[in-house]
Amino acid sequence: MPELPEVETVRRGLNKLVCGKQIRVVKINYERMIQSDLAVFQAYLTNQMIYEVNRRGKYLLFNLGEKTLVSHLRMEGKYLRFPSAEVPDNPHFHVFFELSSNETLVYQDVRKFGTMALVDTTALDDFFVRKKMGPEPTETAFDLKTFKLRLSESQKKIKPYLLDQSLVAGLGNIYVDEVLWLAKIHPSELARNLSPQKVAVLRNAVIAVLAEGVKRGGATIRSYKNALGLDGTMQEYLKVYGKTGQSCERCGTAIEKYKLSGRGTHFCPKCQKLKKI
DNA sequence: CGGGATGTTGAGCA
DNA sequence: GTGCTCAACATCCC
Repeated sequence: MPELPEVETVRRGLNKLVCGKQIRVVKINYERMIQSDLAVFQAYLTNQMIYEVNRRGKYLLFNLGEKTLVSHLRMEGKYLRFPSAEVPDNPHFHVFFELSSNETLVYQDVRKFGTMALVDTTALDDFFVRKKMGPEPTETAFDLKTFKLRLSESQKKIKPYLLDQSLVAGLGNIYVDEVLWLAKIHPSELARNLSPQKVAVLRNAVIAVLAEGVKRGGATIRSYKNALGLDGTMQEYLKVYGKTGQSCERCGTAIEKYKLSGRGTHFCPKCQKLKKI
């Protein structure tokens, strides 16, 4: 569930659930997912108040005051809520937060790719600078001039470049295919080949598609129910992702799928033509 | 059953 | 620096 709209939906769910509550006890079953010092993590979180849950890109940020718990869901991370300290056994439950309300927040991750780290709240900006995290996909933060310049200077293909988070934060494999379809750009198009007009269209598509995803509560694909924030309907509005062989909504041509930089890539061969050089 | 794919990211290599 | 491949891991689908 982890592109920006899904993470934002989870953030909203978490915010309602844990805001103003205290963590009584933290139990960690899979220590490797804690990237910062484990003993500090354990000690600091014990009896710690959660003030609010924020988000940057695909990262969840639990504001604990002086420190912030930074959580990334990667491919399949999920937060679940249980009404008491009694939590069923499950081999994929890795971190347990017992809250002052007696509820338990559980982090579940089948593939164990997710990460958590404790970061000084004042060092958060620096943390994301070091990760080369681009701006949030909003009208104000996502600057067109900078976007144009970066694209014009790159040899990269547009889809892998958009996925690396440095141009703009939050796109993943589903939404990037949707954005490129909306903007009528071939995923393998070289970034520098895009005209200034196309770049402007692309920026608008990024902002619009991710905003629509948030509005629909994210997409639920290959996910279980009952996870926080996972009642999204965006999957019903997808135009190309997972639509191989189905008709393009704009022109009726069959949607095709190929592999680009190791990622399944869906596009309309008629609407999204590669520029001939 | 074996191989490939799955919503991410970053290490390592040419 | 840049651009690509692959590994971390478990499950599902053909």
